[in-house]
Amino acid sequence: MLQIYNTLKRKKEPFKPIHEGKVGMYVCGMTVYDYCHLGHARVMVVFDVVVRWLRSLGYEVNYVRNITDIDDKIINRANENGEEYGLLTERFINAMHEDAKSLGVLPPDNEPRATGHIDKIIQLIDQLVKKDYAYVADNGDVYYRVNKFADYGKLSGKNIEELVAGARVDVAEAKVDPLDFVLWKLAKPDEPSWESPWGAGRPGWHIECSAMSTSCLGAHFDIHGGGMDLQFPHHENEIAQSEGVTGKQFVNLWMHNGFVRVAEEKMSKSLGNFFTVREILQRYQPEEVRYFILTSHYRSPLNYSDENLDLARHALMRLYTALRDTPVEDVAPVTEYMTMFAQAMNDDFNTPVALSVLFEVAHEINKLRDADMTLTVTLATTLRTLGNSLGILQDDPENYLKAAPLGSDSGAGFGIEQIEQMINRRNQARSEREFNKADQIRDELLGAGIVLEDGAGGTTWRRQ
RNA sequence: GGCUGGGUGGCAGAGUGGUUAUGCAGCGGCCUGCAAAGCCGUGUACGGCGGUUCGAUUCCGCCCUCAGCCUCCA
Repeated sequence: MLQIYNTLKRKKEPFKPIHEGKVGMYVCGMTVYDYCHLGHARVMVVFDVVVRWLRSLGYEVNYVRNITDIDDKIINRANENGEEYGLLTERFINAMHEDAKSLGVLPPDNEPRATGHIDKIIQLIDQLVKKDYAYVADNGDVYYRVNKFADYGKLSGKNIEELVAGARVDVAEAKVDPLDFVLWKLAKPDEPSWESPWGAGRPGWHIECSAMSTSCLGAHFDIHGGGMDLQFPHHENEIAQSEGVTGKQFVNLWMHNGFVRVAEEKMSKSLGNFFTVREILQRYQPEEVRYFILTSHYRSPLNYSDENLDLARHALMRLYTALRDTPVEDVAPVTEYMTMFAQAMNDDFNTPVALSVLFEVAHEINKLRDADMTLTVTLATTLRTLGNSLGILQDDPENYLKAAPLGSDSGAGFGIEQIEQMINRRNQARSEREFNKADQIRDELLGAGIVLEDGAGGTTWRRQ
């Protein structure tokens, strides 16, 4: 039985979809004004694993991950670049798709863009205004009236009184109450805008997600996910908007993934301590990054450091080493390990424990590989099958073990043919018992990041 | 200040009211010309102080401490 932690209730609960066998899931995706950093990668990978697991449990999942393609940051960045904002967002949407693909993230079923849902946004705001959940301020912007929504704060564990007490007073704004947030912003000259009953303008960020999620999945759906930092105010505001309009529950289950940290601090644009996916992929293989993300539970912090990426690399190397020289055959995986893995995944997607099952399987392969080929093949199939649920271990082992990261100069000067020639020369020396000469060749390769392994079936090599 | 969520062995990172997480690193051994990989063996880990209990790292209270949110942020 799948148990998922629900932020709304602050506890794990058995997962039960609204419609038997079908799951609607919405995840807040990126605001596309820059390249994805590791924090964005984590969201994509975490929910990719969630979708993969739900599907393997037999659910028909409608996975929606949106793109915010209009907001202040985008407009500012476009102005800085002297670039048309649509061209800017198009560039970064393409970049995001590239990053997602390299990390093995399957495309969502639906990827709505805010600019494609302006009608729905206007319709929602209109309903909110009619129900007095929203008002037109003196400056012409439309705001949500937070104190009208009694349940405000239920997701983040805050309450209106406390928020009011701690609110920063911004006299420049036209809102009636400091907690109120903008739904529709009138356009300044030269800004992109859409016609609306309140004048030409553009939507606020929060209403975009209410509109996109409900137009893709309906007014009431199963799972809504995103980063922890979106819990308040973004998701709180989505609830206020959507439930304000419908008067009934918006989302059953809220899932929030933890942050990526750098030196005990949140990785973020504003702190400037972020690493983009493409930077990291210069030094590590995509699968290593994905594995690294899965080594901690999705709600825990993920500490970024080269040391931790190296740990991921070595762990993955162990798994691929076990898969070396194991034929891919159509046999049934070992039930015992499948069950252990399923238990871990069913316990709120406990990927660290799930990964530990893969190591048990790898260990068994290493023990049995010469003794029992049939069982070895079954175990290898088990390992590949489990890896597939997590989106890892689908590469050819030799391919993975020999591959160098994009920006790596490891092995520079040594092409594959040259490496093989050197191995031959070394083995010639070994057969003549000229071990100093043989070791010299091995050291030379090691200096270039190539490790030699003398096995029963001859000498093989891999990247360090 | 308010609200969340943490503090686990050298590092990373799960979990549990009493019995091995797992990976990396270390140590001893096997294998090897030597290595590498692998195998076998190997670690008085659970922030502090009280409480509940036959027994707590695990439950409760307090304290210390870290991170996050309360302004845009995945």
